[in-house]
Amino acid sequence: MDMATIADVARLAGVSRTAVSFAFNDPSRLSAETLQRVLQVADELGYYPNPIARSLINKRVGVLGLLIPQGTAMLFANPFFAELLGGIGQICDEHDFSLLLVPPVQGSLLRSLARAAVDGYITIGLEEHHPAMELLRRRKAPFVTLDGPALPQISAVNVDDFGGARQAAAHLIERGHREALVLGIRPAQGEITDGVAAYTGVSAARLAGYRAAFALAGLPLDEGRIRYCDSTRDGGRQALLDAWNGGARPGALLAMSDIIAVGAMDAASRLGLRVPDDLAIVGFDDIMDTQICHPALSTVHQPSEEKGCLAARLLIDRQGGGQRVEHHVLPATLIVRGSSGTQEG
Amino acid sequence: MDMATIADVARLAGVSRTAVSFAFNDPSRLSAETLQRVLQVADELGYYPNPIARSLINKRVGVLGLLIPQGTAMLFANPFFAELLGGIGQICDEHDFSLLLVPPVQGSLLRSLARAAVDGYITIGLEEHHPAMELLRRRKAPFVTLDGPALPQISAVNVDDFGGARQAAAHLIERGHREALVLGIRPAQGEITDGVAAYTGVSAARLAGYRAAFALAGLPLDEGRIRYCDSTRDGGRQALLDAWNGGARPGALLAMSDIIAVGAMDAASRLGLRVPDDLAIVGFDDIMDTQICHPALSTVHQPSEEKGCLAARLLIDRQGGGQRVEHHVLPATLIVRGSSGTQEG
DNA sequence: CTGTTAGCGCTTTCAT
DNA sequence: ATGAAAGCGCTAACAG
Repeated sequence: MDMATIADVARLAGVSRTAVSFAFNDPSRLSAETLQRVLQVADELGYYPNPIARSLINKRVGVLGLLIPQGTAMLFANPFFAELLGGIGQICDEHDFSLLLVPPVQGSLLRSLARAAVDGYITIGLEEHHPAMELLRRRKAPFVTLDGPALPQISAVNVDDFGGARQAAAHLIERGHREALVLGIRPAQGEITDGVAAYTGVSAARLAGYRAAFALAGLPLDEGRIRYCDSTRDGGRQALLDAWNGGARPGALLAMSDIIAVGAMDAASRLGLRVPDDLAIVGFDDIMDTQICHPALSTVHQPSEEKGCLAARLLIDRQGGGQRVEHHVLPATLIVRGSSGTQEG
Repeated sequence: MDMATIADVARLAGVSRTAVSFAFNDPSRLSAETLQRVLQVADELGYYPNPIARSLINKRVGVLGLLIPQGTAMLFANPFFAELLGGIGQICDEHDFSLLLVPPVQGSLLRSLARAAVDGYITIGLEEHHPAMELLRRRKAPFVTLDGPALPQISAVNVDDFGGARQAAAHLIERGHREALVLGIRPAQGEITDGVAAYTGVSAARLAGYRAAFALAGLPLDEGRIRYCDSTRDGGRQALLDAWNGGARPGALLAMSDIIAVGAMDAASRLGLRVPDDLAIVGFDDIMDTQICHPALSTVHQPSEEKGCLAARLLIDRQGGGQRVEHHVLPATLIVRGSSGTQEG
């Protein structure tokens, strides 16, 4: 990209670099003829002000960074993220921001952070003690956490994972199930220093919700019934298959994400299990696929797109000097469809 | 983001700016103690080299831009793109590139192009005479077209849209259908100057394929049976509903994308139509949902993820000075499932 | 091993 | 209305 520079245009147009700059940023300060000539030359050369040089001065790049610890592949393998990104993208479009996906570089989010030129970040599912989170705070970079911790000076957008999960489990219990296999979301690996804190955030909150419901009913939910997998279709499929091959014979399944549930439905049909009769399933997220699959998937609805919008808005508003810090916890509500039993209960 | 600068660190560490720079870029050139001291101070200040200033010199930002004329919303509303982006993202991860989504700004892709700091672009579904395409060429910016024209000096990745579509239509004809409603993909609006060229690219190629099959069978495919809509679930649903309300009573449906087909299946069930008996449907893309929905969707498989990988690789290789220009046309193959008739034919 | 110096391409006072 | 000149924060010869 051996682009012409401002100097080239200035020379060929017989004006100073200032004039060229004005032509693009404040045309009114140039005489009609000068403007015309400059633009003419610029056009011939295919010249356009170098955005990098420009940002160096403006201290603004018009880019919103999305910190995705799970990596790009996992991101696009889960439709939930598509909905989330849809919301974020919508606000970006409105405010003329571009979206930069920032996955770990060589397994390290820290490294990515060092290289990305953005005006601010939205972290997605980034845990409180992740090094990247700590760097962000130390740098005093503008950022908003999405599905993450509610930090003192940082806006956060979350959903009532605990409550939603509890409803899901309670629903199964109401339907007469006294046990369930839990298919959990394995957190992004990598830079978790504190092994103990590995299952925190969304994954932990949902598990706690399941636990609470079982506890309330005086039922156990032992560790052996909890399996973690990637939040992808393959992840869910494999997890159920593995559990089955390991001897598990669950009558009900609590999937921490819909895409896991969808994968599990695959596995179920492969195993000859009928949903919901042999295996009742409740997911989480309420992605579009829940209505397409057969039977339709019971799930916990969360306002994914709205979450994205909110987080993006919070971040972009903050640019304008708004120091308002808000911690949102959006509601999650159970939606009963066919996969958890007959509609009649 | 009032970050500390290199000068601050230099001052506090009692060294020159060069030393600080070396500490981050070529530590071996510093004595152990100096390095240690610099890093120490930098850490305290939360200092990190400003990526923008850095790129200004390196002439490299490590960012791959994705030009999306349809806008971000449409992008995430179609799972096909998720698969495509998954492929692109995979290669980006391997080469430590980030992905920047570049949708139109204020309805103009040109404006976006002016602002984005990237090392190169992948255009997605961008038509040959789109102003943005022309600017890219005039600027001699490195880019690769995906689902776009095969330009002389520019690598291109395409799929055999014509052949795939022809197979789809031929299949329907074989099944005994003598007519079909076509649900086409409405191209991104905006800066198409030449009204006549509006339906070119993927949309035109697939239509031509449908036409060819019908022509071969000596059947007509009149304009009145072609409707264009957004390539989203809502788009497909609405399109079939509109056609129906307009008096159309198709026995078969050719959807130019699977997500349109999925939407149409919604509409069909709402209209009390049974698929495939009352309405046979064949889609295009072979997204995951085709296997989830009921009945499973017959479609034309295209290697979406591979397309993404290939395009990204072509672009990134080109960075390294490789001037190899390649025009790829990947195969598209019909996959018959339940939505187009009994498996037995 | 460390510092001096000259830019990268652009914007922006401040003069003229 | 236009231009000269001083940076934005950083890197990389080139000296020492």
